[in-house]
Amino acid sequence: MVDETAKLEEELIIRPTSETIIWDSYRSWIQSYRDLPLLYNQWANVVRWEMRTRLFLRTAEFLWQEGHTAHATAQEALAEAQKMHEVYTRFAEDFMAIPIIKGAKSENERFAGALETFTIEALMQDGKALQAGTSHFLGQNFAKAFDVKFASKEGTLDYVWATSWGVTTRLIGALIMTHSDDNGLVLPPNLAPYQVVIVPIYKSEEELSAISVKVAEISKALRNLGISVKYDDRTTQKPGWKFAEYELKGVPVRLAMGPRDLENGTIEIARRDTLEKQNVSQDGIEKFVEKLLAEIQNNLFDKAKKFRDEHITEVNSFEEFKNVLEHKTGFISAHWDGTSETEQKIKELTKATLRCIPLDAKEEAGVCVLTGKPSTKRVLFAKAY
RNA sequence: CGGGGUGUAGCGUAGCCCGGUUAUCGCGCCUGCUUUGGGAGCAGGAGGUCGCAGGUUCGAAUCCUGCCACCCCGACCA
Repeated sequence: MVDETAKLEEELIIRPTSETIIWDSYRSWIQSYRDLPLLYNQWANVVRWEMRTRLFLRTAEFLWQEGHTAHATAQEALAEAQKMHEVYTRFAEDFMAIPIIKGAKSENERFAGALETFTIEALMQDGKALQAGTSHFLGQNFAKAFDVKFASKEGTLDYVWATSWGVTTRLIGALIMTHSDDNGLVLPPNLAPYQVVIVPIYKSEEELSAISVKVAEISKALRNLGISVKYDDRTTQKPGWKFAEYELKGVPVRLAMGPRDLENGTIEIARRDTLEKQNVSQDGIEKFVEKLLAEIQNNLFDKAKKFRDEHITEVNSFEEFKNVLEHKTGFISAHWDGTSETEQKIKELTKATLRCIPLDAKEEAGVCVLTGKPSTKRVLFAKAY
């Protein structure tokens, strides 16, 4: 029950959904096809009524990026929505090393007012799915609601075609839940603020000075290759402590240099993803690190993708559906009769939602796992955040 | 919002059922010495409105009442 008399300690002023502001403005900005296309992006904090919050993944307030575009044709708007779908996919996969399933939402799960909602779906290490970003083809719905028309080249008056798209701070949660382990955060090199940390191991001041000279050379060579480096020569913490600390913080590569290395011209190199260590020559260390960073980036993605792929299970009966959902978790690839009623029923019975209709789903004759009605392709179900 | 649980030093906690010396232990912190290639060892030391407000009692961390905060589960969702 809503308590209508309840007051917040601090007043909070909430705006309506961005589309209302954007399209109210677009009405006064758009008269002709010459005014199109329009693209506006904004970063904004939004507030949601959440009964139950979950750190990073579902907070009552979060920061997001939202883009709003207006176009003269349906094809152009659709192409824009698809382009942003791909942009988000590339960011997630190439920078965050999070494997993505590109798909379309069912009518049920679509953004209100959208003709098509494209989604990037990820799978967390606990087997739950996460909607990591969406791009909507809005058709003319908002233009009609806000009466935004334009004069075409041909002299006709028509409603404007639209898209909107966004990603949020939820991506940080996705990053953590995709790669991290019991030792802490694991950051992909392409995003890590520090890609390399260097830790000196020494007994005396003289040793530290000698190591620092060597480290300065190596740091410079690394920076010349565009690699970000931190040299932690604090005397207040010991090497072992620093090792654990930077693992916790997820720094991809750690170099350690001690008296032994000074003598032998070597350096110890450790990678965060596998926790493996080896001793290598200081000669050409910058190239070695550069290669290793790329390898770690790829390895993180491959590892996550392997896990994800192993957790996409094809099922052909509802019994199997429930069994996989409960014991194996992850995505369930199943035939569905295409109706909202069936989707709703499955949700009620299993708490799994239809995550998406994969864009690359192959045509395959089958029958719906729940109703037995005919189906032409498999879709993905999962429990989701 | 419904159900369950927890608030004790910077952090993690014991004690609470069954009220009674100076509130337990670990980590962290400070000092000294020894150490330094995976979160050091020993010795000494500092640190507390027991979530808040009332009440019961000779006496409350402990019992009672109210409030606040946080966590977990549910429904909801980027």
